[in-house]
Amino acid sequence: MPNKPENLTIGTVAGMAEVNVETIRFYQRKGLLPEPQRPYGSIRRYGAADVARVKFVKSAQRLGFSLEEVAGLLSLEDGTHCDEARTLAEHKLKNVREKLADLRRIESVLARLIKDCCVSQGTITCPLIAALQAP
Amino acid sequence: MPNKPENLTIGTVAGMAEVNVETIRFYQRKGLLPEPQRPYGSIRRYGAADVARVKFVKSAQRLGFSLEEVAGLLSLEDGTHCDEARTLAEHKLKNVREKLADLRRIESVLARLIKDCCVSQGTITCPLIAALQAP
DNA sequence: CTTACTTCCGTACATGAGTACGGAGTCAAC
DNA sequence: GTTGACTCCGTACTCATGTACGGAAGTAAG
Ligand SMILES: [Zn+2]
Ligand SMILES: [Zn+2]
Ligand SMILES: [Zn+2]
Ligand SMILES: [Zn+2]
Repeated sequence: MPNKPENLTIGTVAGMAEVNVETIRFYQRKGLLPEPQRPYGSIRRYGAADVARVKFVKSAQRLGFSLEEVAGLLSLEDGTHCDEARTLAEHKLKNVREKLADLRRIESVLARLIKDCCVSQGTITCPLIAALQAP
Repeated sequence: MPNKPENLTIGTVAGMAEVNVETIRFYQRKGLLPEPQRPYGSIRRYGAADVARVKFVKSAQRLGFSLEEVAGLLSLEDGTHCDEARTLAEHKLKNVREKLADLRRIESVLARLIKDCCVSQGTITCPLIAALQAP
């Protein structure tokens, strides 16, 4: 069992990063993950850095970065392009804050809708659509 | 030029909603937009409500709803299925609150990353990148 | 050594959300 | 009443992000 770092098989990496083996291969094809050497034969061996990188891709994805953007982030990895990385993150943050504002509006509308629903039996149309379109 | 509401052609609607004509047709096929009648011949005529609906779809999409979910939201509109509408709305609200929680988490991560980035000039690697790799 | 599990590789399929295309038919303006 | 733009319709293609498949070859346990 090659659980010593730097001797991991693709399956182990996939397990540790909690992704499909095919996803690892897919990321390699996309250039998001380097294809490591095959020290002992014809099977690639990976290290902790590879696991970390896959996890990084997944984290960045959860932050709303597309794979292409993640590739951009990774190309800045050397730390000599701090300002560019920062700019990317700032754009994303702006983005996220806009979505937050919109979602809060939706939340209050939905909550009110539920509260009002069936309370006033007279209403015929749902106010949700109109409320969403309003601002 | 049929710019009087209720006499819009598909191209006008697309222009007003800022989408492709094909997108209108696509939404019709998906049941997100009703196919209106052809009052004067063999060309459909749309109204302001159609423009509004397309815009609504786009807004909801920007909030992270899939087209299928948007269809669900739209089904609340008629108000004639109070129980079902209410159930759906409650489900949506739960959904929205989860999305809100996610987004808030993302927001704070991003904000912290940006704040830490480049603060310590001596560092060789950007803490933004490093921080993303950490968890 | 045999057996069972992995890897490897290329290719195909899946899904969501459109976009593009080609050959009609239709409308309105000149 | 012809021309040029628009519409209609079906089908096919695109792009992102993976997943699945099939067969050959490698590897580890017993
Ligand atoms: Zn640079
Ligand atoms: Zn109700
Ligand atoms: Zn019903
Ligand atoms: Zn930095």
